[in-house]
Amino acid sequence: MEATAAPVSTAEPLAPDQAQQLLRALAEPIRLQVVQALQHGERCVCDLTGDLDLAQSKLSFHLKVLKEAGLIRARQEGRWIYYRLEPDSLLLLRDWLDQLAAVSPAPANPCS
Amino acid sequence: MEATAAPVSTAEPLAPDQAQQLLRALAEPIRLQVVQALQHGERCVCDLTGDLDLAQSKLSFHLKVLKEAGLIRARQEGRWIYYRLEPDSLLLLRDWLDQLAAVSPAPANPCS
DNA sequence: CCGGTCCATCAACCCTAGTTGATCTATGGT
DNA sequence: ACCATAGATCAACTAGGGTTGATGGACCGG
Repeated sequence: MEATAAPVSTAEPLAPDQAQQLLRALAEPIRLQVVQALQHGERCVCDLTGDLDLAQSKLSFHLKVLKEAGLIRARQEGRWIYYRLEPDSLLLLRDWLDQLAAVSPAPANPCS
Repeated sequence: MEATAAPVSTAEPLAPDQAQQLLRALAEPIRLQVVQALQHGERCVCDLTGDLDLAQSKLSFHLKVLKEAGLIRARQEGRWIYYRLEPDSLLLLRDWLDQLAAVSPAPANPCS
């Protein structure tokens, strides 16, 4: 089976399940650190373990979660694997949040 | 102690801890359902339990988490307590995500 | 007052997400 | 061919968040 990515197609409005998956992926301190570390550009795993001071196994676990959510993407080069951020997924989530904030200020119908 | 809210002041850029807290609050199916249910306006707990078919205790637990994250706000009226969405918190999180998506496409410095 | 309803809170339990250490695969250097 | 390194994967364990059922406090109607 292919674990590579949820198909977060740009411009598509982001299904509820995908939004949930993105939220869950980001709502974890280590994974958020990884995302922030990748803001400055592509990085290989061996560097990330050093940057964030994480056990290789642990980092690998979280990278998988992020990849399956479509937040990051992997590229192999020889012996090393470089991860980079997928900003589109973040922008889709941003738009989704924007819609969630669109509240109709309906008055509370009195709870008899 | 006052459990009422994290002070999500509008216009302030949202501290990392707050962003994390908002993400964690939203990254839970039931809590997301609650937020969506409140999109259409204020609602009292007794109605929400019916709408979402939840045990009162369970709903109360999740309402507390949402309230502490600053996503919802409570208003008491007689015997009932009405909850409403706090769209500002969602908009702050949206802006925060926007910044997170600002990636500098630095080339991967080759991992020697 | 008294009984009933709304809701919060608590303690005990449960379960899943995360951790840890070992193993496995693949790549590349010699 | 052999060994070293990068990284994924696995099984066993841990812990923290969510669930459940019961209790408690606040408010109201009679």
